[in-house]
Amino acid sequence: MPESRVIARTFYNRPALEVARELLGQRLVVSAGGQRRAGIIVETEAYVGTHDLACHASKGRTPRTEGMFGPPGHAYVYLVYGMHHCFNAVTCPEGEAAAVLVRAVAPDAGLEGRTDGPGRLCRAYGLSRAHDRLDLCSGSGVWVEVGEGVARRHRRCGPRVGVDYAGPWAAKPYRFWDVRSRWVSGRRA
DNA sequence: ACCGTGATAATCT
DNA sequence: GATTATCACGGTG
Repeated sequence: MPESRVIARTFYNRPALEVARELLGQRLVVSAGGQRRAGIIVETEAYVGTHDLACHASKGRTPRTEGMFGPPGHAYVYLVYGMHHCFNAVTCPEGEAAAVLVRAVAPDAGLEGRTDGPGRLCRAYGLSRAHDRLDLCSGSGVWVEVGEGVARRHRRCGPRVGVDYAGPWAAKPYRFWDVRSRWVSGRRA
């Protein structure tokens, strides 16, 4: 058997900015009902802690955000605007609350429909709140595999999307993407 | 540009 | 328990 390529918990046990940069070029996999769906991550956003006014955890520990305060390497999935799910990977040691939103992947296997944008991505993978707080490091059906990564010179950063309410935090360049990819959200087809 | 949609959390009675 | 404001989006015009 080949060695396990599943990314381990130590990878996530770091500041969200580092994890967001390094998740680019890795492979997000969801296995359910005998189906394997996989895509290469091409766009992420970091939500860095309770002091980050764009981070849900800045409102304090609530039932929804509880998972963000838990151990790293778990999923944080929530419903927004009544119809769209967003998938995040929890980062930082337990007790701190930070996460990386996966905004787009390049389809690799088993994915139907568009995967550019956090809501469309979740729809294509079949991700929903049922996956909230799932462990990404223990074979629970959602995980990230080591891919080719994205070299620094192919990486771009800019302000996060949809967080204009967050005052000075709205402008911080906490969104990352692969400039070579045509699957990054917010561009014309 | 406009708005659907329903969970969430805060703020009431 | 009820009401209200808000929202890490996406489809349509």
